[in-house]
Amino acid sequence: MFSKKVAYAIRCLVYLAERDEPVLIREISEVTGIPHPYLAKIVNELTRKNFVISQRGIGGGIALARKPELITLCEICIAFDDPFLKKQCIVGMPDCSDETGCVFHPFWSKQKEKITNFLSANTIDKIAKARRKSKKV
Amino acid sequence: MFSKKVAYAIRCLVYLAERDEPVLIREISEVTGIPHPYLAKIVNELTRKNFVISQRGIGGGIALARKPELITLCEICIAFDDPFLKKQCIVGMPDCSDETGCVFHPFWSKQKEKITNFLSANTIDKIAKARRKSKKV
DNA sequence: AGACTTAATGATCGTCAAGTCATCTATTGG
DNA sequence: CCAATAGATGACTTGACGATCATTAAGTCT
Repeated sequence: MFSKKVAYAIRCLVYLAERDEPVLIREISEVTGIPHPYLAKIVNELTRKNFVISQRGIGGGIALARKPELITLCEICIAFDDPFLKKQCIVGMPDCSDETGCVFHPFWSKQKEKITNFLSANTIDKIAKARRKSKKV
Repeated sequence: MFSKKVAYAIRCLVYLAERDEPVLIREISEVTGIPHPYLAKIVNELTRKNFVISQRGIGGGIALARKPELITLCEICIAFDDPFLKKQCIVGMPDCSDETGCVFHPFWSKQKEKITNFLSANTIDKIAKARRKSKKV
């Protein structure tokens, strides 16, 4: 459903929400298993898109730019241009709309709406809290 | 949702269901806009997997190997190993199951089930019939 | 200022799906 | 048998994405 990039971004943000202080990219990479140089790139994108704030030098690291309850999954998908939200018709017939007799269309529209609602309703904070209730990373 | 390959395969099979005689790959390619050499490859796979029967030489072409009402979308997805049906967790946290506190899991399981049911319930025949009711290709 | 730490960035590589090309093989008709 | 037709097949190209490497820039501490 998500591209790896978006999935990594979400996991990274969740980790930041769990620790409420500047965290090293290296640390996140080690704990989550996301390859360090790749994560650094994603973090850089997160910084430019105002999801996190970065601080170089000793005692530096990255931290959430806003409260985790204000970051929805939907936003992240949009920011990273996740292909999922763009899918028109799942079979890609040329002249396909809700009016055309494509069996997929009504079904897919409904599914897509459900998923989009889910993504809009869920925040980084909710995920972090849910995780805190059970296990670690 | 579908890979291009699977989407092409479905469109091809639907076209075959609409015409009940041997059809040239070239014709399908021209009508649907699917690149001919690529379609030929997919058709070849469809032949080996017993979805269509091919006949070389003059008057040849390809035709459905079974009645279109016996070919479900789910089968096609499985035959072509569509990545969709394999997705475990959409975020890919390492130790993630329905028990772990991953908000995605219960939601995704439910969605996946719905989609799988849909794919199992819909056949090539249904799609062809629905299309016949409205427009062409 | 100088050394050290840490993020930012650009160049590069590997992989895989998508798509193309050329060639081979099977079938039919004369 | 020969020629035309049509699918089968394998080698190749391309482009996007995931991932890596090396270098640079920006901070902090002494």
